[in-house]
Amino acid sequence: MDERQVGALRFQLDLSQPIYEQIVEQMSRAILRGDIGLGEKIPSVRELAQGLRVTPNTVMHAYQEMERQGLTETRRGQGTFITSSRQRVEAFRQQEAHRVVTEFLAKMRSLGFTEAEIIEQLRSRRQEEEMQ
Amino acid sequence: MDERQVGALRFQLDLSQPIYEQIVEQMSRAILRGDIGLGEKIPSVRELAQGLRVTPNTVMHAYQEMERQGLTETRRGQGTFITSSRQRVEAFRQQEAHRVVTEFLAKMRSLGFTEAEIIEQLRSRRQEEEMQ
Amino acid sequence: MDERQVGALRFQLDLSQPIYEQIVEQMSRAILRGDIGLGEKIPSVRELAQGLRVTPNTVMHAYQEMERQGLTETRRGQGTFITSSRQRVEAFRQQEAHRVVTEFLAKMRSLGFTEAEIIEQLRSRRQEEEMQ
Amino acid sequence: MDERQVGALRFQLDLSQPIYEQIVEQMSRAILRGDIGLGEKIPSVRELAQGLRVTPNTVMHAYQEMERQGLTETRRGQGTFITSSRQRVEAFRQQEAHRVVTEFLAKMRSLGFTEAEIIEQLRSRRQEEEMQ
DNA sequence: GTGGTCTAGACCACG
DNA sequence: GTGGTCTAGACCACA
Repeated sequence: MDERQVGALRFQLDLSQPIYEQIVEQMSRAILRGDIGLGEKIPSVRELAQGLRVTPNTVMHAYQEMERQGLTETRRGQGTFITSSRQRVEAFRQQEAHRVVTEFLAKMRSLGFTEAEIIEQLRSRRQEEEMQ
Repeated sequence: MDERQVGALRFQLDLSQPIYEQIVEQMSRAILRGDIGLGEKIPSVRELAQGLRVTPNTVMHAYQEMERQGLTETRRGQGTFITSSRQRVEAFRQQEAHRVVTEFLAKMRSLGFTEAEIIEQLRSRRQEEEMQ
Repeated sequence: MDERQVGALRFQLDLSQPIYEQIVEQMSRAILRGDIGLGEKIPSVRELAQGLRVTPNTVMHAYQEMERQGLTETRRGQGTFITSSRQRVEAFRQQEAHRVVTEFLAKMRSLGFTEAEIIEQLRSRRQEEEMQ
Repeated sequence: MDERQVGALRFQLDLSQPIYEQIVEQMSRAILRGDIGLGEKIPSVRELAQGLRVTPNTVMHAYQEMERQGLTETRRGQGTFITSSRQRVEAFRQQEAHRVVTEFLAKMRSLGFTEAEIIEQLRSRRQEEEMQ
């Protein structure tokens, strides 16, 4: 796990998981947090690849994934930009949350937990973490 | 995604994830639900393979994974059996819950949700479902 | 793990390991301990199989293994007998001990333990066990 | 039993035991001896398979086993690496020693040796070897 | 009949 | 190029 800065963006890459997924996730988070503004240009594939010391191939893969999710747009000859539609970003956030919650509930139920127990698990976990 | 029945067990397999992982997951749930009792025999490698229309190799991979997790015991020449230790099954359940909760919290946080919002999402989802 | 008595012999069989090996081991031990005298007849394949509730096949396998090691002799139409040569039994014991010690030393050395450390490991294990 | 060299590593394989287990055992020893340093890359699955003249599948099996024991980490697209944690390697060493000692004591006891005799056997063996 | 190992060769995900 | 999954089919150990 090491940390690298490229422009205003900070990345933590862990080589034991797919790098392109980590780029997508951390870039998306930066957008949702507002670290990159709507409509702003993000680093070019080559630039980011160099900054992260990964192959351009990997960055390209990540950018294609983000475009597929409607978070970015590429303009030929100009580069890649965050979508300028706040609505689209918010839609992405809600859609992802919905998917993640659905998946979580399904898994916990299949392990035999009731709704009350699921919420209890979350609460107790939160306390554990706070104590650290 | 298609559904297949083998003895008292129902499996839903799709090709977007490793088949052996789906077998492990669905068989584990069946055990946790009590569809198969402690100490009981599960279908033989060949039998399940034929029922699911996959190679015995794939089922074997799944069964070995379950044995590593302490859920089953194999007796050469006799078959594969659910562990008779209720404690081990419960340990598995807790371990899985921990893993699932960790993954869920990480994903929700990376989407920018706070702890309070996460619990709120779960509550509102629960109400939606109750209204259906 | 359950225990069964056949004539003067007591067996503890654990289904997670090869049964025929357990029969060989426990029968050999009984011979070395003198629970069965030199030249004595041991139960017939069928008799032992019935007593242990395993298939005659398995007992046959065990008996062949013991004969291969020179511990028993079969006399057509009369049954299977412990060798009457004390020398042969003792030779077996020494030969086995030699093999086991050699194997043990090789493994421990390959794990990087020196002779002194190996003996130390044995001593400390002995203390652990005594405390239980 | 034949011997094969792959890079700096030497392997002795025989067909009387599972090949993948022999790979795990011999590779582990090489790590414990320091023949491969912490964090270093080990031969790729295909490379080792070719060198040992076995199928990549068999080598893969061995590598996955080592990963489960915490000895290695795999990075898709990059290769398999020894863990960089000295602690994990040491934990593995202790765990293996425990297993080997347990097995040894069980075998010697079943041959009718007492603790004192077992240690005596080791000592006398040591003297024999020193005289050679 | 049971589980377990191995081969040969395909196809995928990732860098 | 790397690791990972899957198929098809052989052969072994054990009951």
